[in-house]
Amino acid sequence: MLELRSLPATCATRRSESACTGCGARAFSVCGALEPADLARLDALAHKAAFAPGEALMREGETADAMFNITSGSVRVYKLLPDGRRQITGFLFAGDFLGLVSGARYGFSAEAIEPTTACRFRKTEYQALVRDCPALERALFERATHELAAAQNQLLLLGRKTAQERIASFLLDLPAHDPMRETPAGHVRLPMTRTEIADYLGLTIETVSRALTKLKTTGVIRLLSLNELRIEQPERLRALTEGDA
Amino acid sequence: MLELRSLPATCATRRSESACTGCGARAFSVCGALEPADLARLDALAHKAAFAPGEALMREGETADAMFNITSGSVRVYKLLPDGRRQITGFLFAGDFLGLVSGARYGFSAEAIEPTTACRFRKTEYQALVRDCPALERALFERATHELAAAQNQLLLLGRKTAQERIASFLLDLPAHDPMRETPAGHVRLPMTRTEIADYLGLTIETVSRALTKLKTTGVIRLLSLNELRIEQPERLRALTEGDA
DNA sequence: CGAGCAGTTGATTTTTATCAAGTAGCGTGG
DNA sequence: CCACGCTACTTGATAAAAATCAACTGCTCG
Repeated sequence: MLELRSLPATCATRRSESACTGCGARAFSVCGALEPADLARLDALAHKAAFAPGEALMREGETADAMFNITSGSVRVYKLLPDGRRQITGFLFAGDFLGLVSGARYGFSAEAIEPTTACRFRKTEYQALVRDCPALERALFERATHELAAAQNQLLLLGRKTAQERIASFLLDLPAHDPMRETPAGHVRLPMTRTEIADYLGLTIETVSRALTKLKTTGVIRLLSLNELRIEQPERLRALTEGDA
Repeated sequence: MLELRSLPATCATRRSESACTGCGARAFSVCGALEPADLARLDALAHKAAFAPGEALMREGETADAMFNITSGSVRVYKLLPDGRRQITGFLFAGDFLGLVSGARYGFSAEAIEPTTACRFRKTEYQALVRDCPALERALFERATHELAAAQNQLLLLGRKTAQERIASFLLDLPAHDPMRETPAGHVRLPMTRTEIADYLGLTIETVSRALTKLKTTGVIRLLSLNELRIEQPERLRALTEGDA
């Protein structure tokens, strides 16, 4: 399992890279580190794919034979318990990488939230390329390390933060996950439902709703629509992130 | 941040490797993938270090200039909130690797639980070696991917499992983390305190205690001492892991 | 226009945290 | 060797946070 997300440092690069290719392989953010020749080989391996909302890119337990580079839209990655409880482990956006696993099978499922496009790579072909392109491997490794740091932050959130703190953290972190989308500062787009937010934050839909309502009533945020809001008081939201009630 | 843990597949290798060196670099589980020449270079870079219980190997926010290979003992890795709430993100044991971070600073703290020995590597020297030793880099990457999968399991645990389920999962998973220690099947050593277990599972010490007591009263486990127990009914414990009350 | 979701809000229950005593093990010093 | 005191742990009573149950609202799309 591996979801590689955007590095703030490379956002500018990524935007320009992604603009100059039809296939979308270049939207993958490690491309800045690649020689043109390697980039061309990567492009040659990419197969375009489109997914409707709810459609699965992969399912937990399936043979892990494909990897994806998300080129537009958004994806939920999750694990299930036998009784149906779901933990969403991450949301992926354009530029994110999905599907590297250490074992033979996927350890998670991934589904499109919105209409989503992606480049699919056959695992074997991709591995061959990685094997003789150290720059690519190094970049992937760097992203994996970033992912681990993000995962640790999420462990802190799930293990030790209150509902209000989780929501505040979520609203502040979400825009950073989707840096290829140009949005005015303080503007947050929520492509996912309340249920998905709840399953990401380890809460119920009602608790998410109440926490958002409270942020709205106290003037910290303003709801522009169900799926769009503005952070009116970023510093207060940041304070709420770590318990300064 | 990166904690590389043991791969079941390589346990046998690791035990023999670790037995044949004084420095302990070879206890690091990727060694199986290395040429003798590279292994010697790795050994040459290692500095032995010993840590008393409670002593810090690294602190969140410090410049990340060292990396460690744990050779004996155990370590807690954690993050703190400003008000002191702690989330332990992992326990490390002999063979585990610690300290690879993507940024310039550590994103977590690490302290010895028991008397612990480790090999310290200067980050710059280590990186130079990794750079011209693709086998080492590949092995590290593989381990990072494993760590990400483990982190996703922990997200599921913290976000969606009950206290009882968390304890059951913990007791079943713990022995696998310390595979270099030969223990009879069903025997679990708890080098950490109840407080540390609580901070790892997102619970309080009282809840941990009650959950263990319940497992004891129902005959699923037997407490041999405070820090040692026997799993009497592994299949019932496994069922408790995912909600089959 | 109406059906059906998705979301909000309110009442109540449940789980877990918090507060408050105990108890057990262990090292120290008498 | 035992008493002491410390710390870690357990157990019990109560409180708080979040889940659950239950309407209800409002939006979207046939």
